[in-house]
Amino acid sequence: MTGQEIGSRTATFSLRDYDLDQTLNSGQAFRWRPSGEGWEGVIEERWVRLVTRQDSLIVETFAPVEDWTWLKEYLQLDVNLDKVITTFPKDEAMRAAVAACRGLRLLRQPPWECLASFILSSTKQIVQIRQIIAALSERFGDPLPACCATPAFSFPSPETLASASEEELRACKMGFRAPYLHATARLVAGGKIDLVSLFHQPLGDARARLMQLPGVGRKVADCVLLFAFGFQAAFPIDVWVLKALRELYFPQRKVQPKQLRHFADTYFGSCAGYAQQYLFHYLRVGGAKRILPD
DNA sequence: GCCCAGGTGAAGC
DNA sequence: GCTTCACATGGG
Repeated sequence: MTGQEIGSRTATFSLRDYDLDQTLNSGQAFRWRPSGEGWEGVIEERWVRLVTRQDSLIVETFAPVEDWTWLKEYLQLDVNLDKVITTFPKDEAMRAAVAACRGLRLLRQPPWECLASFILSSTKQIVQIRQIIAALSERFGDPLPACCATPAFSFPSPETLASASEEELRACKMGFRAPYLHATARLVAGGKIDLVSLFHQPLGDARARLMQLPGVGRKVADCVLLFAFGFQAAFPIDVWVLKALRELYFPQRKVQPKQLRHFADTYFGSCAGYAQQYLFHYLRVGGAKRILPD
């Protein structure tokens, strides 16, 4: 090899109907942090800086890149948001959520990082999930060359976490989630589960397989299916979405979680997971100042 | 101090 | 089948 550089350290993509701030700050990915007018983060083994200007996205990396497919895949740049939103139910709640969060997108994250992240997410606030994952990456990830003052790290591999001790994991402040992450890392590293094979399975089969892993229940499985594997029908129901469904669709009525589960699975259409993300973000950031009339 | 946080698993009816 | 509870840790 001559070492001749092919490609470029920066690239520009046209953006339409894409709100990067909301997308990177909507509780689906936990490693992005604000950097000047944009964001810094890590995709696979690359440090990345993203800045939006009008209708374009400017991407900066450390090493020259020839093929940007990995970036377009992660950010889902080719998704037509109009087509997605057209599939949503035509009700007041969805209209209000779309009006408030227009441009919010779903990412397509690396499966292991997504799985490990959501195992760590249970009964934690998003800000704390970020802290745990940052600590885990600094302690167990590989340092990555980056164009920034603060060092960047890859997300630690299942092999690395499998060979760590549970106590070392607990040092990252993950508490009772440590044995779950440790056990699941060992299963993945040992080949007991092949995450990549889930891409080719029906939703129900893939979900059942994920739920066999320690620390993975219905909610975590649905998050991974939606945010990593692209199953658009997966509809994670957490405390926020439960609250959103109750307030927006069944006000002043006693509705059991099982009924809401059925409602979620039958009402929201082919991009139900996308609709779920709009409801989640709408309720979480909208707080008291929601658009929906009461 | 108290309550809650993008839940799960195990034990008790 | 359900309902209830423990599980670490930190923020409001």
